[in-house]
Amino acid sequence: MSPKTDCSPGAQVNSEGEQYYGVSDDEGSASSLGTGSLPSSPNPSLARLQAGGSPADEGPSPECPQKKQKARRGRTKAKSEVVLTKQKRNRRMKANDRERNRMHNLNSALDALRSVLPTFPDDAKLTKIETLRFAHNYIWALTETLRMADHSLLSVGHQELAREPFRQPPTTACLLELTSPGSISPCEWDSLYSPVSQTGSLSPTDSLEEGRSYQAADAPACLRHSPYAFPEFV
DNA sequence: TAGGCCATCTGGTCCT
DNA sequence: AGGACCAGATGGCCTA
Repeated sequence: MSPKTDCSPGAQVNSEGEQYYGVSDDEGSASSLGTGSLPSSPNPSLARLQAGGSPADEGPSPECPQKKQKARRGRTKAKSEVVLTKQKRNRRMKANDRERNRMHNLNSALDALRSVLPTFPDDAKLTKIETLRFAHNYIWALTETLRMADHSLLSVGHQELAREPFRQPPTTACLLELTSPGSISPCEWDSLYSPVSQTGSLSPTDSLEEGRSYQAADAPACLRHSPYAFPEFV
């Protein structure tokens, strides 16, 4: 989506190509590889491929017959360099593909996370950072709610029930109900959404150090025994 | 138009 | 050696 110009890092690839082109013809190849006039491709990698062209296709310039001997020697040297550069470019393209897939997977996971977070219908899609912060605060709120529920059960005298750990993980619907806006003050609920809620009253802050201060011992039993529990709760 | 968000490329580093 | 992960750079798109 973002066609690179020749000032971008992508130009380095081209310049690498220019180097081994230069074995037989330094200046001519340099001018023949300009990327400015190339049509932009919707796929940057494709655009770069087009811009880089195929070095082996062009071959040495025959414009100077007096340098045939030199050129031949250069060609043999250039051939190995062509192979090396081709391998290099191939590795780079594969790495780019892997990186693209990796980021797509990351985005998919982020979408999955968004899908389990409660949002109001008219809410715009949470940004990545908002999603992470909201999830962090939301989890904290759920945990706190369950802890309070546990505590209230104990205090009411249902020790029998409270001693029994949940056999089933808490369903999302259950947790949503427990933490519905009705059960949390509007101010606190808002802070769940707020990207700047690390300083809010509900969240223990976004700082990892302070976040980790909420240890397994503080977690409600249902989370400690849930397969969905955090690693630190297991 | 500036700023935020995002996708992609790239080179470096670490791990297997 | 090759893959995973990461951070920086870059450019496009969108919105206030």
